[in-house]
Amino acid sequence: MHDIRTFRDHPDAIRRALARRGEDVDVVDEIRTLDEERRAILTELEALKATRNTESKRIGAMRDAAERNAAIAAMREVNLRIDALDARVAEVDGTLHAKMNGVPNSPLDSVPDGASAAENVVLREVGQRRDPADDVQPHWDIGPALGLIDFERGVRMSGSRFYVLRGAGARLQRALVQWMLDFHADRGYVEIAPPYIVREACMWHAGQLPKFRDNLYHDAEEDFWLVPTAEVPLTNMHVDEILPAESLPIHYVAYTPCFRREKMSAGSDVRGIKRGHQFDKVEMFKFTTPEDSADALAAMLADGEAVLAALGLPYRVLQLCAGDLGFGSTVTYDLEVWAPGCGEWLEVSSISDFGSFQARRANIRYRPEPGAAAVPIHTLNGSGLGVPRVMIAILEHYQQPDGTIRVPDVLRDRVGADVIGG
RNA sequence: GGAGGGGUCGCAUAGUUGGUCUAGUGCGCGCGUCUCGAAAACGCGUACGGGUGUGAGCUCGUCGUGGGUUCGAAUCCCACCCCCUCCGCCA
Repeated sequence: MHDIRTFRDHPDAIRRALARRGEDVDVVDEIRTLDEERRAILTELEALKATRNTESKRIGAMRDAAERNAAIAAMREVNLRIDALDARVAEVDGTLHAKMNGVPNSPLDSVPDGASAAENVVLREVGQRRDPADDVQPHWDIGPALGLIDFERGVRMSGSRFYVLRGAGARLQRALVQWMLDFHADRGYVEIAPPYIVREACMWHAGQLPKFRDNLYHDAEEDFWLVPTAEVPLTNMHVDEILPAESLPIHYVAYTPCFRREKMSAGSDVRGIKRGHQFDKVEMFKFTTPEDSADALAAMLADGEAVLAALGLPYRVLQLCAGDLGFGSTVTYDLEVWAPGCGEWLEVSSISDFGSFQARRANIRYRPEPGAAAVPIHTLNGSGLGVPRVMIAILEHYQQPDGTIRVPDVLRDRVGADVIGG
């Protein structure tokens, strides 16, 4: 959520940001009008309440019954007006907040223009992709063939977009999760094991609601929502807190399964394990001062790349254009790994600086100096990495002519083998 | 799931027959006096958000959350959340 003062003082900046994202700019004027209306009502309303407060005190001290009754009657009249204005301001407030909740974050000036993913910019490609002439089986063939992935039984249990990992397949996933957690812990992130189910309010704080309601699973009877990413519980770690300046930056890393309904991706990526309703992910997260967030983002990008480099997988770095930026992001880099069997780049990480957007929703602030006013902090998040797509890359990139899979060096101890399927 | 107790301004507490509570006190913290310096003592100050004003300031809201009763609610009523104790069940 933006600061309302930005709409008051710099409406053109928001209009320009919305235009760069390809969104309707009329909402800016709607919000400004609502804001002015709200303040106008408040001025009258609060004057009436001030009167009521002082009069009520006076009434309490009155001894003369007639005088007292007259004053009470007068206050009843005032209260009618107060009730009407209260209702009005609540209505305006509600509309105002709903509109503001729908306004995405503003791209940084450094973010390239562009309307869609087609205009994202490839910053660099790292590592050697396999020779296209190699006869690499896609993971949806080699996985079942080696007894690593069981699609049929997954679907029988839970429907489409579910699968069972088996034997070395299950172990590879567990190895990746544990190795990634340790990898980031060694680079200064504090490991967190959060709840996988959170309250609805957490979804609002993290910016999942209201926009992505259709993508979230939740309990029909109780206030339980399944996390679509560890970003949600991590964002909520410090809700309603004022952090001392010396506690920043805070770096967290967490593993969670991620639950997504994928209503918006119906029909796409249905083959294999590219896009399940449940998948494992290790997430990096940072709370920083506004001054530090740019450097923190660069460092987080380096951390994400380091995972792929350590695994020896060829990847590329994309900078998202303004039109493809996520709802809460000011700047985003995607990491894509090359899957030679699928024959495509797979997104395994999206690394973003959310600025103060989430912090304002979640009321997370810090005090620059003792005694100074508390200001919103910055939040950054990035996958480190999404596990199934990394597994796809391993099964395909490290596939050998005899159909076995070479295990990346860094995973051999945890997998307990140098080769899978041998 | 059942029974009972409880959530107050960083921490600890007072306040629950509705009205000087504009929430008291202690601790902690900050500033000051004193001192060569410090401790102690003493004095002053110490929540967050909103509206308004150039400004000092004025003002509204917040005593777990949301409603309600009332001229007036920390205090009464309802719902919900959370914590503690005991019982039951259970990985």
